[in-house]
Formats: sequence, structure tokens, C-alpha cells
Amino acid sequence: MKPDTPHNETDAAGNGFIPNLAVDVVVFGFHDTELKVLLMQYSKTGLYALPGGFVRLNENLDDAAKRVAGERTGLRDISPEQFRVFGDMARHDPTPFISFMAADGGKPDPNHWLFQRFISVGYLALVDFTKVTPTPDKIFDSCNWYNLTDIPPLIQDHSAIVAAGLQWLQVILDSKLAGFNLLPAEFTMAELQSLYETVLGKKLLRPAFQRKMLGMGILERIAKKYSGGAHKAPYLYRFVSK
Amino acid sequence: MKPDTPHNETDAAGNGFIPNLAVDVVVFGFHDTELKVLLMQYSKTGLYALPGGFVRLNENLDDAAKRVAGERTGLRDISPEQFRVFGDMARHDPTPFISFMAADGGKPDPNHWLFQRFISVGYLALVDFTKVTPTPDKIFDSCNWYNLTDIPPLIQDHSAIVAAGLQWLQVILDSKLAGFNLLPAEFTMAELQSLYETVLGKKLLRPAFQRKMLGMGILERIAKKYSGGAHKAPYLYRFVSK
DNA sequence: TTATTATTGTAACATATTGATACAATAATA
DNA sequence: TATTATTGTATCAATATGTTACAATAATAA
Repeated sequence: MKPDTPHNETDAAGNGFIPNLAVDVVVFGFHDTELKVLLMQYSKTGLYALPGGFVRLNENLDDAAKRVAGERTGLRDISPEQFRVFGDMARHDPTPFISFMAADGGKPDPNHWLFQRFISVGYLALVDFTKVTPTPDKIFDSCNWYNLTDIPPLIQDHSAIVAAGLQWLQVILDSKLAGFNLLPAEFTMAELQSLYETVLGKKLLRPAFQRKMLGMGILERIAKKYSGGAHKAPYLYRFVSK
Repeated sequence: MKPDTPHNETDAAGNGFIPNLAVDVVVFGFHDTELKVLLMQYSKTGLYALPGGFVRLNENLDDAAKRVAGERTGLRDISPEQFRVFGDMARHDPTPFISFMAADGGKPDPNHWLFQRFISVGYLALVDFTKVTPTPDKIFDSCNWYNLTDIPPLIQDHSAIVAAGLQWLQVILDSKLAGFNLLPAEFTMAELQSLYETVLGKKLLRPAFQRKMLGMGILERIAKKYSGGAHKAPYLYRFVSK
């Protein structure tokens, strides 16, 4: 038993956590012109879910999201941002947790705290795909990237949370320079444009895109990249905050 | 005792409500070229606060905010929208509630549920100032409009919640036609512009503003208004959704 | 070594949007 | 009937965005 994790993290009472409150994190990555989402799976039942967790009694809400996202990705320097709270009664559905426990052989305690109604704060984490080590948790024994265009059915309202997370990303993409969190430290203009096109779901004109990005004054040109292709090699860029 | 209100709404255990979770509503109105906020006061201590409340065990989160805003304004047809969750430990400060109870003569139970740490969902309600009947609640015995430019110190982090609500309003003002909820059914272009200027905190050029508003195709021109001034009378407009 | 190819970087122009000025129209008052 | 203040909008200027075009060039092939 790890000393920094309460031994009652999944006990029937939920001691140590704020009741009825959860955080679910939509972790987006970008790879091969595809947006990827980090999903958990409980192999015995095959059910998929978002990385999620609960808020400790003396823990900042944002820190809970950071902890959850950090544990699933191995990343320490991320700051997930809340984008919406999901608080309808309609989202209450304990059957996935009942089936988890049934699959483990035990007889589920009908008063288990996980079966209660939960209000969940949705967080968005934008990460460098290449830096992530997907890591399972105590409930879900697998954790992996999935193409956003091809996600399996998720438990409860998690599909709606993913959809809302994408919508939010589209909104903040321009204003918050969110895109740069999804790319490695150095990238080509073509990669940046591909990211924008994937997130926004539409083609952009190359000259206008390049003009706009360079006009923001937040890109530093580094060196030539040898593309390997039979054509002019693109510059590499680095993001620099003003 | 009203049958539709749990008798334990403010008892020491907080039964019937989700623990550690609150909703606070920033109710904005617009009157005399000023943005107004609805604030509660507990007269014996003089402390001010946002209209707020708790979430019933079987209540949708949004419905809790609607209930709270409805009870304080007398309006039934409003849909407050969440704009941010406030979940830092730093916001935890039970002293206002302790002083309320002390002022009432009773000896505060140190384990009273109100003294616990709360995570609060901030909601924004945009209302027609002229339609509101400010109504106190069980904790605060007064409820009134205050000029946003001149709000008294508020308990806990409620000032920050108001500030965040205003910022959010500035963001959604254009995209969500939020302004129209703040005006009466019929209004002049000058009134609409004044609202925009007040919310955004800057002057706008009249011809460009008018062109933009008319260009959106959501305004219906009604009839002449007799302004009473020694000048050309303005049109009246009505908002029509497409 | 020299074409060929595919892609990059950007100039150049067209179009659309927004900023700013100007002015006729007009409702109340003098 | 002249005066005044404000409204509605035309007009032009400035800026931003959409689009086409083309020279530059890195790898490959002739």
C-alpha cells in the first residue's frame, strides 16, 4: 500500500474524498494528423471511460484534476483547465461500477459510495503525445490513446464530455494558443496547420494561415529541417511567449 | 414550514443537500447606463454576499441555480449558465457564517455543515432589471441591486466570482446575444449601444455599431419613440431570433 | 551534373470587414 | 420658423482576410 494514497480510496464509504463530486479529464494529444484521446478500459467488462477521480477533502479542485491527469500520463507539468460541470441527474448510472465489482467476484455493496449520484467537473488537458506514458489506475486496468474519430462507446455521459471538450478546444484554440501544448517543442508550419485543421475540422488556406501565425509574433524560426522528401525543406519553429 | 422546502435546509447536518457543494449566482441587470448586481446582506453583521444555495440530492445542478436565481428575483423563465467552478481551499472561510449565528444569539455548533469547505459553481443570470423583485432568503435578510462599479466588500471569494462573471459576460456578449437578456423587450439603438459600452468598458463608434447590429439580422424595427428631447426621435427595436 | 518533382515561403492582388467622417432628416423647443 | 441635439446612413479610409501565383530548394532520377 503506497503511503501517499489513502487506503480507503475505493472503499465502500469513500472517506477522504468530497462526496458526490468527481473530476473527469479529457486528455488530448496530436499524432499523425489525428487528435487522440486518452481512455481507460476495464478489461473484464470491456467498458471504456475517461480518466477520472475524486477530490480530497483538503485538495484544491484544480489540483485534483492535475493529480488525475498526471497519474494517467506521467506528466508533472500540466495544468488541466476546467471547461464545464456535468451535473444532471440523467448522468447518474451506477451500472458500470456494479459490473466492475461483479466481475471481480465480490458481491457489490448496494450502498457503495460509487453508486451515488455524482457531479463531475470536466477538465481539458492538452499534452505532447510523445511525452505521455499511459498509465492505468486502480479501477481501470488499461489506459491507451484512441483516435478521436474512432472512440468506442463510453460509460455514463463520458462521450458527451469528450464532445464538449472538443468544442471547448475549438473555441480556445485561437485565443489561448492552446495548439502549442499539443505539439512537440519544435514543429513545422505544416504540422501546426495540420493540427489546426484537425481540431477545427476544416481545411485552411496555407498562405493565410502562415501569415496569421507569423503575424502573432510568437513563433521563433530555428533551423532547416531535412524533410526527407524530394522538395524544399521547411523551417522548424518554436513557440515563444511574448 | 413550507411543504416544498426541506425543514433541515439550514440544520447542522445539511441533510437533503449534496455536501461541500454550492452554487453562487451572479445576477446582472442593466439600468440607467449602469450594470447592476444582485447582492444579499445580513443586516446584523452588515456582510454582503452573492445569492447562493445548495444542490438537492436529486436535483440537476442547473436546476439548483435556476431555483436560487428564481427565488431571489421572482423570475421563473430564466436559465442561469455556469461559467466557472471555484474550488480552491483558499476560498474556505467559515467566519461569516459563524458571525451570522453568533449575531442570532445562538452558540454556533462547530461541526455545522456550513463551516465545511465548499466548492461552488458560479452561474451567470442576465435579467431584465425592471422585471426583478429582489427577495431575501433564509440566511440573508436583505436583497438589493448594487452598481457593479460600486459593490461593497463581499464574503469569501464572492468579489472574485463577480469579477469572473463580468469577464465571462464580456466574452459571450457578442457570440451569444447575451445583451438582449439585459434589456426590456423594446429598446433603442442608443440603449443597446450603451449596454455594450458598459459591459465592455469602452466607447464604441455609433455608425459601426449600428451597422453591425442591423447586419446580424436579429433586430426588428417597430415604431417611432418620442424621446422627449429636442431632436430626431429614434426607432424602437425588438429582438427576433432567426 | 543536370533535369524533375513536390513542397515551401511569400509576394501580389482581390475581397471583405471594420474604422472614421460627414451630412441630411427630424422632433422638440425657442 | 429658426435653433438645437440626436438619429440614420452614405461614403471613404484603413485593416484584415481570401486567393492566386511564383520563385526557391531539397531530394531523386536521368
